[in-house]
Amino acid sequence: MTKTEDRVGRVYDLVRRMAENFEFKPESQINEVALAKSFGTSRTPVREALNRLVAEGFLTFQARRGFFCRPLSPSQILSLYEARIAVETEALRLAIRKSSDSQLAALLETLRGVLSEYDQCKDPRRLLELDEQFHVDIAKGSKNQELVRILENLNARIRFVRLIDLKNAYLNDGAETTTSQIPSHLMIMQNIADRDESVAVDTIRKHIERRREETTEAVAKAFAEIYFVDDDA
Amino acid sequence: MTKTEDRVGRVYDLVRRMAENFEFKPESQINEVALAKSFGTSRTPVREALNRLVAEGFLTFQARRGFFCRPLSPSQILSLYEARIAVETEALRLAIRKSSDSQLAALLETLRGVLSEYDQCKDPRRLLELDEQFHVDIAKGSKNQELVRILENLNARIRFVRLIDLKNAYLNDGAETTTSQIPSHLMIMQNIADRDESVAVDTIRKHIERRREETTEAVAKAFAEIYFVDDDA
DNA sequence: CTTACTCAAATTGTCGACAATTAATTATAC
DNA sequence: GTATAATTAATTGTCGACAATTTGAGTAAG
Repeated sequence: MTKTEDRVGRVYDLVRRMAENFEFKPESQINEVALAKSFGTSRTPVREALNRLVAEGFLTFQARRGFFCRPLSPSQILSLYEARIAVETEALRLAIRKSSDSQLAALLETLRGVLSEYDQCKDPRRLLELDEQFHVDIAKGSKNQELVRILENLNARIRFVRLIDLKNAYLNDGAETTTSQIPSHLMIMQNIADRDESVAVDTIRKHIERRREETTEAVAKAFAEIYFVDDDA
Repeated sequence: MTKTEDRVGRVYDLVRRMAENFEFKPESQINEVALAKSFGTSRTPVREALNRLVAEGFLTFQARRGFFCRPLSPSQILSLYEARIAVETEALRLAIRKSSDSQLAALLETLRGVLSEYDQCKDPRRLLELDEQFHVDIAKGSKNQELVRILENLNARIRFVRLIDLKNAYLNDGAETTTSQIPSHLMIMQNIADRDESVAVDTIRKHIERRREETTEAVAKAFAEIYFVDDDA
């Protein structure tokens, strides 16, 4: 029974996915016993995973009250986008500054590979994955594990809203809006190839800001999505 | 006995302080039972606190092996400084952009207050606290809780090395090196008053970079400090 | 002297139990 | 009918126990 196998890791992955997708409604309390039962474990590994997720900003915690889902608000999402700009602009700057020519060429090759699939992809979920990968690959070019780590955390916390936004854009404009960002990806790559730090930073900043502007609307749609299926607000 | 009082919070604070100060030697394993015993609790709240600290980057974890102190290396510290630059430059930019004149005036007043104590402070520990506060206050001007949160995490993880560095500078140069950064603080404030984003960002970047350059040496001294007292490497 | 093996000790991972607290429900007064 | 109080139920916080695994010591072989 007690197989000293990594239950926490498993539970963590599951709860994290649930938190990412707002399967816990914003601000709602998380019931430890129900969760544990649904996983077929005791509360111990559940609580350990929950504690990790609090530290990562997916959940909040109040002593003697328990764990709660993070709030979902336009200002919160805006903050995450702003933080993304902070991390990605500096990471890009460092990537250009620190990389050798051959390293930069390798990075561009990787990015080309990502874009080639991105180009002909129809699935919003996969599209989002590829976009994230594009940005994370650039960040990895900074050779700064800390920036990468922060970026991946931010991505995970924005993911739900971005996906809603993407699905919506896809439905409305027949994949037109989504492809309209490819030029901006190509522009970033050109700036990298040119080793032009300040222009590259400016390009990626505007690129992220453009996404950020759709935020408020997307949050509203996200709320609808969350409270639609099994309702009773 | 089980008073449902916040043991995790208490334990978390204690372990965090220990991790900050590298009272666990870098890379060394953390013994849960010993820790629990020293706190007079069971392992449960200890493990919960440990899990939080892993997510915050103070510790690492390997399944079935346990919790370990984070490594201490120049490159790791460099990464944290680079991340600080990313966060603080963008936060400063946002603070200038988003604040009203009166908000900016209030911020500058706060900063003046911090500097006035900083000026005549002799204690390295307090000096560091005040410097951190100066930077965090600016970051708070961004009205972005996420950036503030990230910065505070980064600060805590750099703190030990910075303190060693500060103490050393103080001893060697009779508080001369430390005061030499005041002009740079004043310069940042002037840039804020002028609402000059790009210059302000450039000033704070250089300010942080100057500190970063002392990193490698400071890490070496930090190692000496860690392995000196109860030695046996 | 080094390497491989065996066995004992230490450590981790998980569980079920129970006290303490908070939340919900019912009852009671106004 | 609403508000307040008492009682019950649900939930959290912590503990001690025990199986599974890893670590380390001691021993034997090469």
